[in-house]
Amino acid sequence: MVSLTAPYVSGFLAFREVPFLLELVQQLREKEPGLMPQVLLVDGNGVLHHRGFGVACHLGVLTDLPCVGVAKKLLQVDGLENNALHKEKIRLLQTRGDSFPLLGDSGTVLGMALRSHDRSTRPLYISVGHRMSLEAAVRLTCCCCRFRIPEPVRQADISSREHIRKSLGLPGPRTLRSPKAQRPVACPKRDSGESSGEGQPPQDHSPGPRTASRPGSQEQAGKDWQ
DNA sequence: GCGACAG
DNA sequence: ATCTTGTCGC
Repeated sequence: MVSLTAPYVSGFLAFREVPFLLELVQQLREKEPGLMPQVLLVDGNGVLHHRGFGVACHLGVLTDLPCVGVAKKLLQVDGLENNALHKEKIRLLQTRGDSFPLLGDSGTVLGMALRSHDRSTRPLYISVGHRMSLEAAVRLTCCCCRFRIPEPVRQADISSREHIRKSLGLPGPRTLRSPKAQRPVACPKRDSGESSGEGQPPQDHSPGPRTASRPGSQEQAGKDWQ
């Protein structure tokens, strides 16, 4: 379990989550090197970013692993906008694998909008993180999609939420809600001493980091994305 | 008040 | 992200 300290600030996601993701990769490197993924699917953006360096780039550089940015919403950067024209392009994505480039005002292709599943209207926003072409990133991501969200990301999401649910009291079987009551407020347990402790302003404890990795296949199987 | 707002 | 409400498909 990790306790996040930095707040979420749009454009600075990496500063919140990368330290923990990096720690996980390093633990893997030392304890289970055989499980080291060949590539990371990162929940967030790569070069599709205000400063061209989102969490997927950040983590990629620090781990030297190939990384793909997989975002669920369009980050409006370099003139990119979720406007009528953009929505129309989305509408033209008809089947799984269909995509269109995200071309910024600067003339740079910052990423691709990808229809990841036949029955999924909303696209994923794929961008290069580290050491992989945009085309390979899109193909790889699509190959991982049983549903809209790539399975590694989705499974990480599911299991982390389950862990949280077991840790801090369960929302439980459907209680009829009064229009007000709601919110045990996240109280992650910390048994280890919080050394620097007390005078701190309200710290943030929102849900956890979510970077999914795809453990490398044992052999040469399934490299459709290359 | 209005639009933005990766997670 | 979280929360609500509503719709659709299994």
